[in-house]
Amino acid sequence: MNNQSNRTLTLRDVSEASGVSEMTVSRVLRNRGDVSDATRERVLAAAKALGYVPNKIAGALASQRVNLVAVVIPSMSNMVFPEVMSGISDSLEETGLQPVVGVTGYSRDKEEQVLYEMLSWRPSGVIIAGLEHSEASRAMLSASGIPVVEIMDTDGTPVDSVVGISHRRAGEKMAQAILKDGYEHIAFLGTKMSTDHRARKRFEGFTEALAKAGVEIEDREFYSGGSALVKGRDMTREVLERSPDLDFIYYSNDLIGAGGLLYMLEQGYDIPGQMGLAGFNGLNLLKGLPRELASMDACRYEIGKTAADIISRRVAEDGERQSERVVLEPTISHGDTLRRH
Amino acid sequence: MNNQSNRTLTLRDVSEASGVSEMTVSRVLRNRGDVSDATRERVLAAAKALGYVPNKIAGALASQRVNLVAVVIPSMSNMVFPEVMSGISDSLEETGLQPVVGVTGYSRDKEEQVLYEMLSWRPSGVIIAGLEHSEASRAMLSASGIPVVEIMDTDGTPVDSVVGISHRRAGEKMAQAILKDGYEHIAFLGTKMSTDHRARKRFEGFTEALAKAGVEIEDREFYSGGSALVKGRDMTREVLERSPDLDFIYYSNDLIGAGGLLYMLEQGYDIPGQMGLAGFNGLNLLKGLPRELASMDACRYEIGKTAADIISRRVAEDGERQSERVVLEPTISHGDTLRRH
DNA sequence: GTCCTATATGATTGCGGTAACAGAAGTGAA
DNA sequence: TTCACTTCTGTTACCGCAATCATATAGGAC
Repeated sequence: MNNQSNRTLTLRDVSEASGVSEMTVSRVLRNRGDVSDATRERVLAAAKALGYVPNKIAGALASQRVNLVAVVIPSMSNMVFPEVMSGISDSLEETGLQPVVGVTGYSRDKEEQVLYEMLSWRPSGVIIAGLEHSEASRAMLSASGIPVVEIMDTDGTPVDSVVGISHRRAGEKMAQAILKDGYEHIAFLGTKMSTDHRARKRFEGFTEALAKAGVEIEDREFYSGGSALVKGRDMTREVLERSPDLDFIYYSNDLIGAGGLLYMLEQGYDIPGQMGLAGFNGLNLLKGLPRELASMDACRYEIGKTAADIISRRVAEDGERQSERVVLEPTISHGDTLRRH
Repeated sequence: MNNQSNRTLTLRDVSEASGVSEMTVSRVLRNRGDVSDATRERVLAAAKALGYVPNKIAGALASQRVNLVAVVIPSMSNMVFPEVMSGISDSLEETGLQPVVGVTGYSRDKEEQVLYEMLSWRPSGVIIAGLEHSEASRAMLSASGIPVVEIMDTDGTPVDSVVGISHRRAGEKMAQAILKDGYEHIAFLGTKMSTDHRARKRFEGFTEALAKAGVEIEDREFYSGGSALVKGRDMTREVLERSPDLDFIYYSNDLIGAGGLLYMLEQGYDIPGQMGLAGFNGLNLLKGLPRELASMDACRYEIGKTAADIISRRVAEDGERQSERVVLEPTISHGDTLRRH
């Protein structure tokens, strides 16, 4: 509390204040090794009185242990990663490990930089979104010698472990559900997919499953940037003007789906009779719309939890590289915008 | 790239591979000091070939410099902090500083833990949400000797610098606008405010401004947890059943406001004639609703940007403690749910 | 009393870098 | 030629802590 000088405190200060060696102070503060109750209390009192905060930088260097887990994700603002983060935090809660987040903005170069930066802090593990990375990124990851879990997507070859869903399969599943419900004139609205590999895979799975049933997408539209709700509205209007015979629109995420839903309700469409809709992600946020949008749960929380579990297990074992592969199955929620055959 | 052993690389490895001293390698990799082009290239080639990633832990310990800025916020999933974060990231982009986020879940104890954890990494500065902290937290902050910026809220006494809006004033301003527009039978719906100090301050400012005009809140309701959109619907229904004479509802955030808006539109209310609504936060996300909800912009991006600017300036100056106080003025957006007198 | 063991504490060393200084080689002016 | 100065590279001494080993003290068995 009462440090007048601005030199920051070290173990030595606490040791002098409590009349024991630095080593004993260190032991007390880390709860490691045998220390008598009397000295323990004396040390803790001194540390508290001084307002001492240990220097983890020095500690990490000396012990060669860092309780950090690097989490590399494309964005924090789109609703899906916060939920992954809660899974990670909950899993790590009791392990002494701590997540540290880096954001890439869906750019491979940025990802490489962020990864380099994070690895230079020598974390105990890495959780990173997606399977598509630069060559250099993959090299860094495998050279790092620490457990790596790639998350969200399982369609590809991981560096080490992987936890996620198959987005191709998610697209297929949705296509099959739609067909089974009797929709035939189908459009797809989504993001520009040059960098969003998972959206692309869903799209591919979707179109291929339709193709197998002899159905072809009749219209499509891609957007980037802007408010998703507004985009959903606008794109839906345009597509419906262009292709009035549609009876189903598949949106690449729930937000633009919600925009489309609101627009169609205003226009007096009969949903889901005349027109069906579905999104992707199962956004809790959107519960409470006039109709509940059909969607597909991407198991975000569980992905985060499982990935972090793998990391902490590997850190505890401190053992051989033992890759795991966890493929979760996304489930459709029919909501109110998909007629049941 | 090709390291067969799993021992992690050090400067020494690069130095041996390139035939110069470790010091010269260090200089090359940090772009500091004079190095001839020939050796520079040799070193860079060796570092790249080995896949060397510098150890910032050692570097930070030796140089007593850490390029990290601790950012302590209550939550990442409520839409408001991601925007603050972009302001911070954008500001820090070119400074070499890097934000590291800690989340407190609106708990003082958790905040104290998170802060302790982050300070133990000896960051170059701290950006922390709110002015209400535990005694110990305040002590840690002021003892740390690094620049501290408390953000979001200016109603109180900061440890060091502060950037934000006055939430009391925001509440007052909204009350004045509502009164001016001729609404008189007013309810408030919001979060349980035991830990959300900013919501409480808005509420206080709001009620006091109404009181000054001789108007009293006729109903109120507080919630916690659950989907905000659904809560907004449910609470609005309940309040309207209980107090059918209301002509205005002030929501403590845009999401429950949107829920209420959707409900009232379904019920056929004339908005904003018969009934006005307003929220708080100016959530971009919600652009695209059938009506645009009146709201108040909390200057989130600008707060983040300004706070980070202060930190980086102070770090660069490396000078005396020079506290700043930046009070931004929130602006009402009338939207479509507030009648204009 | 002797020996052994468990408990409690201290001294030394090194983690992987960087600051600060020292030295070698080259360059131009007097 | 000599000196002063720049440019480049190396040497040494830490940074603040924890691993490791050494030491001191106390208690129990015999």
